[in-house]
Amino acid sequence: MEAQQNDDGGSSGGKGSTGGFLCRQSSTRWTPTTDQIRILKELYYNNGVRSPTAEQIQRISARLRQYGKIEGKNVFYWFQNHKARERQKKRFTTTTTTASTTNDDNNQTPMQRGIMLPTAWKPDHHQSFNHNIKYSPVVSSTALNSSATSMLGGLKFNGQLTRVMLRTWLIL
Amino acid sequence: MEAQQNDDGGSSGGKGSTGGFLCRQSSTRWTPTTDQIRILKELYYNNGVRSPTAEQIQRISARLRQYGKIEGKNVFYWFQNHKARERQKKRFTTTTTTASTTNDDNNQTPMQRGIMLPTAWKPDHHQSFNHNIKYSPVVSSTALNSSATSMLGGLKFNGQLTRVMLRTWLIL
DNA sequence: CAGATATGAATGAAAG
DNA sequence: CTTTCATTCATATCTG
Repeated sequence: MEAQQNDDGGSSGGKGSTGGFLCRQSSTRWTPTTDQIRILKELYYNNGVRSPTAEQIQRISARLRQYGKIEGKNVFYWFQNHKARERQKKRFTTTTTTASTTNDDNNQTPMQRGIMLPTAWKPDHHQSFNHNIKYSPVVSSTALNSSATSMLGGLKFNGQLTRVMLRTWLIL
Repeated sequence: MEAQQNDDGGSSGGKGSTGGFLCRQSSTRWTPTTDQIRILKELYYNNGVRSPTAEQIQRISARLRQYGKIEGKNVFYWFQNHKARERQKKRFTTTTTTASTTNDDNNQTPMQRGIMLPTAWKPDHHQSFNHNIKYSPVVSSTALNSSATSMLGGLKFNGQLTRVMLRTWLIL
């Protein structure tokens, strides 16, 4: 989307109210205040928040707003990035340790995306879909009432593309 | 921000080591060109396309291919993501007082509605508990016995042109 | 001030 | 449809 965000544009200002130093960065992107970061990390590490729901995001951003300008999406991105980067770092350090005893995290996906060893690349989510799907499972209903079928990468479908269809399509 | 990399014009074989400059896109993932994005948004906002059918995807990707390498799945994912993010953004931006099943606003342009069969249009989804909703075939008479064969390239069919087909043609 | 690093923002891909 | 993950881009911040 080109609809760039940016709160403000002009008001700016409310940085470091309590934190101390002020920085007036009146443009592009959200720069969290120290208090905001403190609370975010507290939520992350002490409360185990990783991927807050929309409702949580609203609550969190509302709470953080007293420390500076902030939007819901800033909170959303913060957790996304923080989680992703924590995992990213862990990816490079955990190589050998198979079952890493979860440190503080409560629900970390055990699987790790391998970037490290080119020899043993674990495809994302355990053997995705190599077997199982034989020939287009979608055609079963076609007999009844054949609507327009179309070809998509060699497969025939009718109507809406579902994930099964897409999956099948990707295999072939 | 659509200031993304530019078209490769048919790299096909991999990274464009041909002409040489720019295009550091050795990644495997599709990077839409600005023209492709422009058209996709046009379809999305001006034509109300949200969840294109396999047919539509086929035609859209074919059309976009002249601006750069693209596959059907890219179009599929693009609409899925664009729609999801539009909704998501609204979700943690607005208050949750809804309680009513706030459907995603499928804003169809009046033009589109006029061409479509009024009774045939199925709203895109349902919300939380929608299990596998199947989409009732909009084009009951499209190819009743034709057994497919809509070679989109030349657009040949056995039956007559339906309104949906016409609409597709007009849009694309 | 330049280069390196940290991190906000965006989005393609895919799982759930 | 919803949510998550990986990657990448852009920029603020830090460091020499």
